[in-house]
Amino acid sequence: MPTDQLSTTFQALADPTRRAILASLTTGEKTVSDLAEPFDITMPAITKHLKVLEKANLIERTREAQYRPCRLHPEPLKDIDEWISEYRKFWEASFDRLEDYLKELQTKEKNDE
Amino acid sequence: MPTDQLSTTFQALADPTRRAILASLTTGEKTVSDLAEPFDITMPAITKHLKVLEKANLIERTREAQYRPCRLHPEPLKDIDEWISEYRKFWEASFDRLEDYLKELQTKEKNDE
DNA sequence: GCTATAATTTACCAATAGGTTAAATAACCA
DNA sequence: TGGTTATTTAACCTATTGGTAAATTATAGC
Repeated sequence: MPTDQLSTTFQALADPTRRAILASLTTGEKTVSDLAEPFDITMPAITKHLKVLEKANLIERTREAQYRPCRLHPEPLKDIDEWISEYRKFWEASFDRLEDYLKELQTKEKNDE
Repeated sequence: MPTDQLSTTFQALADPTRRAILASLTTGEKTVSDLAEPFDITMPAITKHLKVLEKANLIERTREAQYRPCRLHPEPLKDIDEWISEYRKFWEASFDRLEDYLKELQTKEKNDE
């Protein structure tokens, strides 16, 4: 429940229903009912998920007659991408060590022949 | 509280103390006391944060005398990076072009019906 | 064996998260 | 006007989170 932007974004993404909603919005604007359709939970639960996404600034909402269409607002994902990019070298480094290890194994095998 | 791996990782990252702990581990292995030092919270709170990070597989722990050194295990971040990369095209497009893109997608969908 | 340090476990607390049902609001349609 | 559909709000419940203080375990050094 920390209030900083990055924590709010990570928190919003830490739920499979909310990630599925975002994925659904990648194909265009959707109404709440559209978004709710694939899930086995009630409308109020969907409304709550949408509020979390809206507060995290990951979706935008408008009004059209009795509908409240949602669309993707991907900008906060950029901040996460930047945060995570600081760590990219660490998992790439682990991969390099694995390659070294595999090469070493192959060399040993050849010596054993 | 969902149990899928991606949710667990996002959840673990949704706290500034835990992200600071990970950042601290980028400069090498640290003891629990080392990690606790910058924060104004008690040791048990740090222990809990470390458990969250360990369950999310973001750190590894060993034993050395009375110390329990921690080190970074960055692999789960790779999964997040892959998840987020699906959204990169959405924030890379300018706001106007994003709208165009979504409209175009919807048009295509209609044509496919 | 005694004492100090490192870290965890236990028991507790308040706030939040994610869900529910039932009621309320908003806009369309006839 | 009244009825139907879309969505939200209110009230509630349970489990989890992030924190605490106090007690416990593990190890080192004398």
